[in-house]
Amino acid sequence: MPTRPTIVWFRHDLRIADQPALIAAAARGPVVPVFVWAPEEEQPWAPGAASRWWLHHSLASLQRQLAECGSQLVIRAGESLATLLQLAEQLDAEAVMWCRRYEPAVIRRDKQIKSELAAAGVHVESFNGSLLHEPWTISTQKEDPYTVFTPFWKRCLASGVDHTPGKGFRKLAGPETWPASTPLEELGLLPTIPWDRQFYETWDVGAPAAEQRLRTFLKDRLQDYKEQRNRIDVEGYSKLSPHLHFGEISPRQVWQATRAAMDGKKHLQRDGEHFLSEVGWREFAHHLLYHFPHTTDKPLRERFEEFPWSSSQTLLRAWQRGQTGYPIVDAAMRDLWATGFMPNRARMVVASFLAKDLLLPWQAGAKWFWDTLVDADLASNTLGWQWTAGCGADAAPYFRIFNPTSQASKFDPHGDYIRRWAPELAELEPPDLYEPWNADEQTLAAAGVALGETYPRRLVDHGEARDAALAAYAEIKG
DNA sequence: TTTTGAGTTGTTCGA
DNA sequence: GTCGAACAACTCAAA
Repeated sequence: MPTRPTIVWFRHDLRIADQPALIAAAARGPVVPVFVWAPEEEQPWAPGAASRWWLHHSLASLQRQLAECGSQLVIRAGESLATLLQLAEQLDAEAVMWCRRYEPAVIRRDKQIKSELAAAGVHVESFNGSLLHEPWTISTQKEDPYTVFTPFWKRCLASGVDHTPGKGFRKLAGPETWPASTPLEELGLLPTIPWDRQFYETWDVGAPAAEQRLRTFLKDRLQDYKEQRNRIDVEGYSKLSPHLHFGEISPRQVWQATRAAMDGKKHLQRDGEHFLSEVGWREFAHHLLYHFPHTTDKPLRERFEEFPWSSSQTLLRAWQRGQTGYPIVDAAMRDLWATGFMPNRARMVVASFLAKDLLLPWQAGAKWFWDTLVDADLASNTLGWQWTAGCGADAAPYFRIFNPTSQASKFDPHGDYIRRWAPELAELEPPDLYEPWNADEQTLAAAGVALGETYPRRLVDHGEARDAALAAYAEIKG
């Protein structure tokens, strides 16, 4: 008599290797991998357009990986609970297993699903598949959640990391008969108008690509990472964020591979530790979102509720479309639109510009990033925006206001990034390229630039905007 | 309980 | 051109 199958509910863990729910399920007998598309259950943070694009290709990759093991992915659209109950009944499944997620709406939903499945007599188990340390395992001596990064990360390092990610599979047993699966295309994750062309040139989606990217990064870019990660014009960063978000690779795999690459290499210690601390920031973001779930919409520091934000839709639209008149800001916003990504340094520059030069609410920036980033992650996005606006945990002091011109000259020193994404300025040389409003008439004319016609005049004067921001912050102080 | 040391990412000003 | 201080106190975490 064959063993009853176990359903593995795939979510943000779209891989075969080091997938603890899959490992546990396979140890019991036949496995039925399932993905359920139910975006309304994650409202108001249902996946944005760029995330959906990624998800489509990640699911396609997971289908291929499973097929290589003689298994398949059962795809369904509809209510998660009803779908799992129906599948469990149809398959006479013994258990349902998944890896945990930490977003407030998802936690609420999963809790309910867990108890309803249990009530229906199905064994349910969930696992940690996407963090080094789950939020409830790290706390201060007073058992409060940490709200400052450095002591948080020290605590994580001191409590140790399980360095042994689980292996993948060559063969996965399945049920005697497979349930019906909705064709991936029918989920409608891909755009109907082709705004995603450059996505295909930019990304290889899926676990095999993620592992390849990690290997290449460790080999070529770990050395000098601490400095190079800040560059906007050259790819000194790992670009693993979307792979990590969708769980195509686990932080434990990243941790182990990085440690192995650093092993015995003195010159890589500093850079390797810095890279791992960036993984630590991802952990910290999840920790904060878990303990302070309201921070997706509300500032952690309450006094910021009074902040006199602007409500100008015109300014917001200009920022979104890369029409602010500040070349580094516009280049980065257009990069985001075209590729679903932006280097971290550029994210800080455009975020600071939104919150402190345009005095637009950080929530508006967070929403735009949510829709346009392929690595949009509720925890990291929330932390990043609150950090920049100065209203979050361990936030930048309010007087720390990025100067878009000096940031451009430091981190895009030849202007290559601006030239790529703002080609109408390509004939200008630094420093005019960074601040065309200061270029003389002749230079502009020779470069074919007509301010207000071929390229927008700047929306604000940074010096004045900075003073206005400081004054606004002074209003809510104390 | 009180004290103490420390805190991702910057800019500007004046010597 | 370079360097240190000021920005503004505040809050956190641990001893």
